[in-house]
Amino acid sequence: MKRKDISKLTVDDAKTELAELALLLSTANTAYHGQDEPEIEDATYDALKRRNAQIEAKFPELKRRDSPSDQVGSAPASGFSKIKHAVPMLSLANAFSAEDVHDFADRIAKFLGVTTESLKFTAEPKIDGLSLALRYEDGRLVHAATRGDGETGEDVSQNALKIPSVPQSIKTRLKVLEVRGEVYMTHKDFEELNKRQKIAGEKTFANPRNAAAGSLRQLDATITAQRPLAFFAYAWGETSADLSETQMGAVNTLSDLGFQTNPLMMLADSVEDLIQHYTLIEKQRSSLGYDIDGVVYKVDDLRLQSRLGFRATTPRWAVAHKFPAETAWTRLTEIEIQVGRTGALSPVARLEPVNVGGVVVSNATLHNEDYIKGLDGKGNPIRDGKDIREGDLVQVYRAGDVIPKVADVDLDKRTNDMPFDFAQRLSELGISAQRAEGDAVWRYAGDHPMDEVAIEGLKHFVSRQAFDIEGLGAKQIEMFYYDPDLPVKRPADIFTLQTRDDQNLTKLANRSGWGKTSSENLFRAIDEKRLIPLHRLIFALGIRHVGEIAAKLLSQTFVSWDMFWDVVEKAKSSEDARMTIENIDGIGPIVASSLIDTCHSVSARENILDLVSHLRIEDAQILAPSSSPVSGKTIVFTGTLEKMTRAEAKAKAEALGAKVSGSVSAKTDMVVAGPGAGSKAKKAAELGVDIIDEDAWIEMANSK
DNA sequence: GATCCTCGAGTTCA
DNA sequence: CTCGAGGATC
Repeated sequence: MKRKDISKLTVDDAKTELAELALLLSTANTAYHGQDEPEIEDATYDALKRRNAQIEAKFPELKRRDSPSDQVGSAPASGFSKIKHAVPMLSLANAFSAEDVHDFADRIAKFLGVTTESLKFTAEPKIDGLSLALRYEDGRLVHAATRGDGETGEDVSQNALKIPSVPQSIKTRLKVLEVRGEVYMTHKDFEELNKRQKIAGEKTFANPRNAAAGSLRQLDATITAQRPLAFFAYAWGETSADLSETQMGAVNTLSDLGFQTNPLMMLADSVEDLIQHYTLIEKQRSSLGYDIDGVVYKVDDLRLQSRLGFRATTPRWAVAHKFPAETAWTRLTEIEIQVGRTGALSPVARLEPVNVGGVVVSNATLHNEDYIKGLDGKGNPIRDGKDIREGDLVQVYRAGDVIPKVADVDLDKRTNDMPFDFAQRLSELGISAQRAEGDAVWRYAGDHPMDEVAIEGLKHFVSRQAFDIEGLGAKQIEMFYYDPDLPVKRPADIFTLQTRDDQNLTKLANRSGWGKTSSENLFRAIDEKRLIPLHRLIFALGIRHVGEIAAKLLSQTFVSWDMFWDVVEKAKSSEDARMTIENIDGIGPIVASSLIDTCHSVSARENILDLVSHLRIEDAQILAPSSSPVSGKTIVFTGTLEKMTRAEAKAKAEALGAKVSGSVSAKTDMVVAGPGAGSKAKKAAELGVDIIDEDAWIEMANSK
């Protein structure tokens, strides 16, 4: 391929070529790592990568988020490279009843300060497949990504190109258009595929959804090409201009661009309309030819959508009204008790394996003692108050189509006349435990630490959000824990593995299942994590009530391990130090006590200090100041807001990185005062805090 | 003291 | 994904 001299490239040329190179190189990468014949020779690959770097050097502002120069040599473990979504791919809140749908609409109306009757919604079937984001730049597909964790997905560009209903290029004037939708497989195609798989002696799929997922995530895209996948477009991510003013209009635009959109999408004027459409779609469910698991409702007006904004993981303006889950009856053979890392003892039902909606289930969660008795957390009856006993015939469903649960018990078939006695079972098992007043769970309360607790703690320590040590997963942890020659009983032991192995007569490398390479890889992976960010370390300690978020808050507050540890040490005796912790927004007395008590218990303290002696701890990054003028500020709203409700103003401010408080104090940076503002505005004036009116606030909030 | 939201901890199967 | 419970707010 002939390429222009770099010095003669225009900005547009450069942009187009960078997009081209990104796709080309990532295609080559995947083909290379997918045990396939490399599509291009190494020398060509290197030349293209060099050219990419040269263009980036000349036009640094054009460097792409998915730039090939950032993708170092080897692909990640999964075989697909990662793509960070420009706009996060969120999940939807669920509604399980007409009442939930009414609540959804009323909540929105209240948030916006309008009547429920004035709102319009779209309703469309919720396709049971897997979501896919297709990014087009200047009308050409530059990459395709799975949802992943919502922030970052996997690059499945080559695979997406093999789906007939995914256009390679579209006629649009938009610089950037990210189309989102669902990849699925029809029932007919699914059955034919399984027939072919069976004849070929390959594994068959349990259901169309698994078949679609398995087919899209093929490292070898030529396999994807042989799989009958289809794509419905229903949403969008980043766009360089608005698609429409309404949800319906935007989806119609996608349809005009050549995407398949769902014919059953309609506009509804009222909640009653929504429910009616739900019933209609449910009636057609079995004859659609593809799986759906509910109906999605969205606020039609896109301006209202943007005013409504997002909660932590879901948009406020959409909900998924789920169909009742599929159920199956089976025998509950036994109730077992599992031990968690906090010592929580949770009951699990062992079941005679049964197919529930295409998946074979043999376990189900029973949550806690009360749940088995037929009571929820507040003492209200569930399952009509029926208790669960070993030997019962039970009805099982998968909550959220994932977690198996017991929906019902057939009392007529019951033969066991003994209700399940949680406390008695624990004593039979020789487990000393107690259930605290007002608590739902039983916790281990013996003198000696339980092996199970220690093992779960170690698993937590190496988990993905903690130390994330490659090659040291749950299985290896269990093996090392009971290993007589090379035991790992606490986190610090991980970091002495290699020196201890060096002193041993029988080396890890000589054991069955291990070799020189795998043991060296493990030691290297461990060494790589001797440098660890502070928040990961705090999270990894596994302190009760201190999860990922609390660990980040603590890390942001204290910045360095020394500062953190110093305050925690002093907090036992110094009220001041304790209050420094409790005053962190998001941390209260219970979390603080848990942190302080744990770190002062003799054994934990010793373990922590020992661990830390093997590590270099990276200080917290001070949050980059956001571009918004209100970011990091504390704002108080007072008086009557005329253009938005309180809830909306608060959500908007928080989305911009501000904190919203109810009362004016010395910490307040700004007061937004509407008509009728009284004492708060007065107090603000006394304190010399900035006071602005609603219009000035809106201008500021929108100025970005 | 009630209520909403978010986090933590526990859960299944491919 | 769901439940229980902590934290913030009114």
